[in-house]
Amino acid sequence: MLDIKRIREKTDEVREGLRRRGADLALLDAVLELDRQRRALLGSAEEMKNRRNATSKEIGAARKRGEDTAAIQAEIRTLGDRITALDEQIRGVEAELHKAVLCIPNVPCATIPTGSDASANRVARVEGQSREFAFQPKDHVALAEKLGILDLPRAARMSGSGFPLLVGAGAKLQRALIQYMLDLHTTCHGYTELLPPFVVNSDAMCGTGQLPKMAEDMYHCEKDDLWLIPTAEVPVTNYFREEIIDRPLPIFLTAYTPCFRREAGSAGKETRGILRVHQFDKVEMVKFVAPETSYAELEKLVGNAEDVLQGLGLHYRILELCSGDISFAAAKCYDIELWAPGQQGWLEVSSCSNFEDFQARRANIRYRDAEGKTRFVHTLNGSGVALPRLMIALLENYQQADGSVILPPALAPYMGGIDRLVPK
RNA sequence: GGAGGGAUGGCUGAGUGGUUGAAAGCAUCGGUCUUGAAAACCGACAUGCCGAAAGGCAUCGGGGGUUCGAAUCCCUCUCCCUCCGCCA
Repeated sequence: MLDIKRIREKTDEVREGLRRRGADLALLDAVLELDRQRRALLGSAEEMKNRRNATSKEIGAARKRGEDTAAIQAEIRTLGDRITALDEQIRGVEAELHKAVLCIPNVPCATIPTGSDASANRVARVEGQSREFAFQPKDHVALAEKLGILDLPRAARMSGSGFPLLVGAGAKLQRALIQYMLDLHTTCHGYTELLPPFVVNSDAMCGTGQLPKMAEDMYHCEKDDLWLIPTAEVPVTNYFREEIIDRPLPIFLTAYTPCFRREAGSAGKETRGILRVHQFDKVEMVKFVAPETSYAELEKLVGNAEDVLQGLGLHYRILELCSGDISFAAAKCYDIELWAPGQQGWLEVSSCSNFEDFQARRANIRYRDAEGKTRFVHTLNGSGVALPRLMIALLENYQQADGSVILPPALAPYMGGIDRLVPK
């Protein structure tokens, strides 16, 4: 959520930022108008309330002296009625204003590339090298089938398409990867591990910015008005919702959770295998930091995600997303993509964003600065990393001519002696 | 699911209709004293909104109501605690 004062006082700057994003500028004008209305109404209401409060005090004093106050009470009662009416009007305007402000996306960081879609994203770096194959590499669907580690037909029968079902060594590998990543972040990167609820209420969803705009992309339990989380970002960031954080910043939290996404409208090649699914596992990193440090922390966050991939010996690249491609709440965002030889393409496995105070304002997460003044924290998060595509990259990169897959040594401690997946 | 009890400022905790935005204590900050520290003493110390400012308005878990006036009375919701039931 943008600061209404910033919208009011630095309107041009905000307008320009939203224009770079391709956002709806009419909404901004509506907000400005509602803000004007609100302040005008508030002025007269407060004046009336001031009179009522003063008169009430006088009534109290007069009563103590034993005087009759019936006449003045009747008069002030009509004032009360006018206040009630005006308050109702103000509430209406404020509700509309709040609703509109919640729909305005974050202003992008000035330094990111300008562009309307993914084609304007900038390749910041490419790390590692693609492997040379002496044979035609298979894609993950073919590999997984031979290995017997993925059973999509049975999953579809019980849940519909887009719900993966891992079997045997596949399930074990997934569990090993989760543990490898969590251990890396908690022991080497300074994160504290959470295992949060996988279902949250609407306030939490609003706090991180999924609501109100993304309602259609998420699973909703209507009877309880609860939502299945689309990412651990939601419960982990909301850990401090409505709090003034009383421990030193920065705070780093990490969590493994499944993620649930309806992703209406996706189809075709993108949905083959486990490339794009309604349920997937992910390890997420979340940071709560002082505003001055958030951009330096973003760089470190990307480094933390890269360590996961380097530890597995994978080839990846880093994209700096352009103004039109960053998510609703983000001011700046890096995507990390893994090379997948079977797909002959790059797969997004991580998205690392700085939200500045956008989420902190929505979720009301504050801290006390050196002067003891309460300020909004800056929040960041990054995938560290998402599992299905990591699994795809591992299978496709480390496949052998005979269809077996050699596992990277980093996973040895977690695989109970299995260092290679072998066709059945 | 049933019965009861709670929710007050960073924390503990008083307060059942009229200068109570809120006693007291703790914590924190500043000062006095001290070679220094502690102790003691003195003082400061909630947040949001409107306003150029003076100042004003709002807030005692959330929402609604009664009243000239609500932390205090009524309704409702949420959460927490205790007991009973059920249960992996």
